[in-house]
Amino acid sequence: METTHQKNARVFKALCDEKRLEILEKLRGGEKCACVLLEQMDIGQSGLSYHMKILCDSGIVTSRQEGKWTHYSLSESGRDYAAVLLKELTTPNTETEENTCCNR
Amino acid sequence: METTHQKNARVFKALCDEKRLEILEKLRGGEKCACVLLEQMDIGQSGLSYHMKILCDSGIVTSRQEGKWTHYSLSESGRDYAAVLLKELTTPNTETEENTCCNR
DNA sequence: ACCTCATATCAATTATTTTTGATATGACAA
DNA sequence: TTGTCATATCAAAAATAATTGATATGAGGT
Repeated sequence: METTHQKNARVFKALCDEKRLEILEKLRGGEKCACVLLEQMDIGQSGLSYHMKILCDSGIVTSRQEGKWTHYSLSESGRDYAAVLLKELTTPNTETEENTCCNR
Repeated sequence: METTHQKNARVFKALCDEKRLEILEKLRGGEKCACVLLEQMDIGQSGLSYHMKILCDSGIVTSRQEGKWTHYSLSESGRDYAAVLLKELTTPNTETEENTCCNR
């Protein structure tokens, strides 16, 4: 079974690798075919495929098939989801604070 | 030399590990001493220290020393920075789109 | 049906991260 | 200053992730 934390971690896993940030940078310029990313980057075909899978699994990128080509683009809903999640994970909640330190 | 991508990846590295998300969850309830986290979690002392370092390096968590105790809490500025960065990294820019696919 | 091309998957290797136990550091108390 | 306690750092082991080359899949074209 997958925990909530594992599921949430997957979203941000997309963003904590240099190569994937490089891919995202390119996708900011608009939808790109895998073949274009491949020729623009210093990466092999299977490596690209590996990273694209992680990016898609995070929800931040979506893919669109067109014959034998796969086109990737930034997902608006994925971005929004990640933003909401980030806020949720890092903003104090309203729960009463206690057990601040073991010595008091 | 550190690249921008490496620097940015570090921010999100905080969020892509289950244990660190568990820590953040506890910090949402307010500032916590390392000793409290230690007794509340299934983790060893050196392991906690390791994860706290990564969380602090990301900027999302800050620490405050009080005698021999270290208190950790969510950083508002760290959170804001991460939110801005997330948006920046995942939002299309206005650059003219081209080279969509190698076959056209 | 067969060939070709784009991409995915697989298996092996390599690299990086996480965990763990041991030791170091630095603050306080006696 | 000596002892104790909280935390950090280190080094080795274990676990996970990324890279690479080979093969599989599946869409067209012929």
